[in-house]
Amino acid sequence: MTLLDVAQRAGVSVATASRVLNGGDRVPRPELQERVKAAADELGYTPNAQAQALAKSSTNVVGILVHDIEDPYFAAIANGVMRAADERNLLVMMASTFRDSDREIAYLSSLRAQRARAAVMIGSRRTDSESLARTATEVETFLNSGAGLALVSQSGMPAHTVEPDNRSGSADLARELVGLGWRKFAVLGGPETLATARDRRDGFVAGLAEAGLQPVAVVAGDFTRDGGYAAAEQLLDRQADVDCVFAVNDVMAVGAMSALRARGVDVPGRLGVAGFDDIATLRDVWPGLTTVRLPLEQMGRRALELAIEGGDATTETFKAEVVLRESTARG
Amino acid sequence: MTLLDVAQRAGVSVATASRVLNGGDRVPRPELQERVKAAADELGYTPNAQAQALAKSSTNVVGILVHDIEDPYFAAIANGVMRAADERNLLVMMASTFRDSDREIAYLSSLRAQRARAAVMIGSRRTDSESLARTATEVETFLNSGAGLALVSQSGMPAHTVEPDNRSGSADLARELVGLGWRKFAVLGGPETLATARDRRDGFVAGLAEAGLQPVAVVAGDFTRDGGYAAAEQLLDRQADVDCVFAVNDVMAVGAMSALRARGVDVPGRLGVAGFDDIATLRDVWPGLTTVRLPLEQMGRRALELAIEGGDATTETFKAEVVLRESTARG
DNA sequence: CTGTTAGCGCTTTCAA
DNA sequence: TTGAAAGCGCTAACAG
Repeated sequence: MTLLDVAQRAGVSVATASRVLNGGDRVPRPELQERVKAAADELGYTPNAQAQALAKSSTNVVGILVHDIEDPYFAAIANGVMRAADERNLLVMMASTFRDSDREIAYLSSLRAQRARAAVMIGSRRTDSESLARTATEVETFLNSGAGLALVSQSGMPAHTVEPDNRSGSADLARELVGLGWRKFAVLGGPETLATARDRRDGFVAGLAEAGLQPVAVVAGDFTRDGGYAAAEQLLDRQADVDCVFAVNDVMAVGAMSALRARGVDVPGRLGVAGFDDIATLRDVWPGLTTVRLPLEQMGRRALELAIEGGDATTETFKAEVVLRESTARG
Repeated sequence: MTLLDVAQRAGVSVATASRVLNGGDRVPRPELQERVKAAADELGYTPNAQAQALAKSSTNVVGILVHDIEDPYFAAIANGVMRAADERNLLVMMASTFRDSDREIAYLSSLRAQRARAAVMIGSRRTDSESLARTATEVETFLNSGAGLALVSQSGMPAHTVEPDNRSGSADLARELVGLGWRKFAVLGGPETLATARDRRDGFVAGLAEAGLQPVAVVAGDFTRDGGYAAAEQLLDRQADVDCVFAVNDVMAVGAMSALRARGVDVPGRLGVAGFDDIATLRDVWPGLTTVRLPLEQMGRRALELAIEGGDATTETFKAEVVLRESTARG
């Protein structure tokens, strides 16, 4: 069923049919409108979006790139992007890159081929890899193609950026924990090359410094549940004299808590534990995890807005807020 | 930059250019291939996917519909679909319907407009609503348009179906729990109109019946964390004589555990708790949640395969497996 | 093996 | 207001 079929059935030209069914410009006389609409649904007509896109050379598709949609952090941000897209009647194409920059680049170029209106890239990249440069190149190409782009948690790209205030969020956390009476801290950091992980660690260290403290131990680990588990084990093996552990994200913190439990270490009795993100799905763990809340959905929404609006690259920072729960309660 | 530009620069026809850059059919002589490729990347040519789709009247786009991507159950299945799509070089369009069938129908029709090759609908619908019939109609329209379709956890539609074995999974769970020594059960069911929730409850009740038992209490609630929380509170208010609680999904179970904790009810000391799904993000809760594991990612993968393959509507059932953890351990 | 050319379905000037 | 017709960029017969 094409527009031509509809037009013929309604006894009008395709131009007229187009105008009543889709067009925003001049509207035909009511009587014709009726006829066309009637013909359209008798025939079960559905416009061919590809053809429309080709003719108008513009689409209503936006892209989302995440590292892993099963990670609740990405899911929460993606949810914000999708809601914002839905409100604007935009269709969303999503891909998981699994932290593989080749996949990422390939997908960005697919979006270009699709003539996507805009894209949102979620999550930070490793700083060490030369592939970061290749990504940057593709980012520029993407922007030069006329599409909009915003990145969440990844600065240094020539596009709009939405960032949580990782440093001051974890500095605040450090202050609060010190205020609670904790003194001997360990940091379970993510990979050294991940800016988000580094910023959270550094912010925390800076916060401690204000109180004249410094971390007793810093253990690097993967930015995942298993990374947190392994880092906690390592910490225990070192037998460091620690009373509170800060893991740079909630997922790691929960992994760490499992490791501690397996080793019979009471939380918060013998060790306090804190995380970062305030993942909704993890709000019911026990003991309740002290963390730093990020407005993840909001950040996603805003990223889409910026990407759609286009314009000069700007950076917006979202404030983080400490949430104290039982995992750092002092006896 | 169009194919014509490339062709001219390489001194060949568009047909030739098309053949070397995209076409799968006859390949031009090596020398020309070189020239075309060179021209293409000097010009930074990217094919226009819309134009290709229009010319070939076929795309490499597939759709995914979820109720809510932030719900880890959907995220896990969607992840499977996306991986399978990635392997086949398919692009994924995703939308959250928030259990609104109008959104669902609208999105299905957008996918039709996009000439999507296939779609996967994840999650079960309510059985009571007349909107189910409207969905069924759109499903047929979708299939008649020539696209493939598979549903996960929703039977009764004229398309491929992938289903977890909810009934026997929860019957198994019931048997295991009885084997552990639990006797006085409460079921925190989802909405009566949700087939998945009903099947899990019924399966559990059937499993109990084998041991000559029947649930002391059945409380309906929303299929969410808050639903579980509220249902548990209600259960406590009734002061029913219960020793073990089965919530029809993990998210509800975790909500219920929080409610119990808030009321000072020890798990599993005073009350055992079990869930269903084995959500990865919740594997670290404490006490570890006894549940029924579903191969969510696998189900997603398979759904995509079926959707792509097309053919007559088939139903595939995936076995569920009981996972006993601390939340139902007997003192 | 390569080029010509007629569409794919729709939008959008440009005339009428 | 309505219609005719020229593309949008690419593919796929069909010739050569």
